[in-house]
Amino acid sequence: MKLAAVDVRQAASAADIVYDALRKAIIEGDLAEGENLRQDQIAQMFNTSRIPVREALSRLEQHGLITTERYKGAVVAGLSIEEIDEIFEFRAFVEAEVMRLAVPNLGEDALAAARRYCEEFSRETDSARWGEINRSFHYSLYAASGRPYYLQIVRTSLDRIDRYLRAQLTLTNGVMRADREHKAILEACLNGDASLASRLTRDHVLDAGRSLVAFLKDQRA
Amino acid sequence: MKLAAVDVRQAASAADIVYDALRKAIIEGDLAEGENLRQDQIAQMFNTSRIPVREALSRLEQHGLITTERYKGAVVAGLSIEEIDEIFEFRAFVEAEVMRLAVPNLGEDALAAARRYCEEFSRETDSARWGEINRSFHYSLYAASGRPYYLQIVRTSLDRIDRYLRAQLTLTNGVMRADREHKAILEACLNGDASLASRLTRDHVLDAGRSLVAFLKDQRA
DNA sequence: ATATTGTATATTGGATCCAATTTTTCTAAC
DNA sequence: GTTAGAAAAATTGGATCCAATATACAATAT
Repeated sequence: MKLAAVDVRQAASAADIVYDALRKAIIEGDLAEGENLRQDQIAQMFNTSRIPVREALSRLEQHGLITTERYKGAVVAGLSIEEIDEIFEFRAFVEAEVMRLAVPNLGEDALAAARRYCEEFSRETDSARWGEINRSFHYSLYAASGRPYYLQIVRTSLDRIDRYLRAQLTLTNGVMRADREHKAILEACLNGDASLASRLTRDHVLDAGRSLVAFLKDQRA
Repeated sequence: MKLAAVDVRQAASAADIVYDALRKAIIEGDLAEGENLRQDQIAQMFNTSRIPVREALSRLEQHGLITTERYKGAVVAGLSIEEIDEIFEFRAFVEAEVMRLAVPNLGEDALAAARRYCEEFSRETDSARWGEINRSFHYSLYAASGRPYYLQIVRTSLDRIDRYLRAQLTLTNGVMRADREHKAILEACLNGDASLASRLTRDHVLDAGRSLVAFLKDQRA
């Protein structure tokens, strides 16, 4: 007998689904900072009970995306200017190192993928997609570092500030500069210049952080 | 009217209590790698239901301390040699930076506290306490960096490998070397030499990592 | 004796229910 | 009309109950 193998992988649990959806909504800024998240309301939205919702909220809290208070519920966590600044500094520090480690291992495929994302970023006019493409571009290069733990840390750090970054990219024409910097990073990778790629990555993140902080200071004043 | 301020902080929820207890037990190695954690059994130990236990397990999983599988339960996560190696490399990288940032801000109090922990580490004969004192020593210095996010990351990284480190300290006389290195780091801090303190911290962590990896390779072979 | 099938048990994820407490709304007095 | 207090509604954390499925073991066929 011969049968086509079918992937019967376990369907994700309700808690996983809720977690992923809420994480995405927060990261992309669809849930505004300070917004109240009621367990019951979310449970109804996902056609489930409060139990998996609570589990999802608990996970989000561990990652600093929400804060909860008993009898009051969960709110999307807001970050102070100082916190945002620190996270950018940290990202620049770690991502530069990841880039440095990645360059020697970059193969044809990774470089081709990075080039595609870079061009896609240039062409894209829908601001909602910039954040996603930006992530893809950088991760396609970072992956070659062979450092899954570093990347996991980078991911959770980026999760915390991505929604601010997206807003800033959209509102201040930061894409122009980001686009230029992407091209320079890609060029350094193609030339196999690890230390240049690392330095450019560091500056790329710090630049974004600086303009975002300036933007937020203005906005919040 | 004048009242003594009383800390009426919300009593920790059952889930918090279970989480803290399990985290501590895993970090300190009281729960062995691969050990099965049954929700029911834990719930009985804490005189509670499975609901808060599940929440605690979910949080632990987010931090990589356990893995869970449906219908099978949770097991204390084991790390491969490669993963342990990577986490040490990452810690060395980040902690060196934190140290560098901390030195210029170190005040009398912090230095005095660090000196006390350093001496306490030297004197302590109960191996179960080394891990705790070691953490206190380093954190008393790191705190001056004024980088709470970096420190949070350091903490979760250390959580992942602390139990291996404790075992290795105990079994291979690694305390002797650690003690020497602590004194050197403290000395550099007292002299305000940030780059030396940073380099020594990096080497301190890398050293520990190297002997641990060697120890584990031997043990697992 | 061994492999296969069926059944009982163990265990998890989720639904529903309950207790505690906060927030809101209503009522009444001024 | 405003404000203080009481009742009602809302909301969370936890307990108990139910459904789904994996594992262990007994029964059966070869």
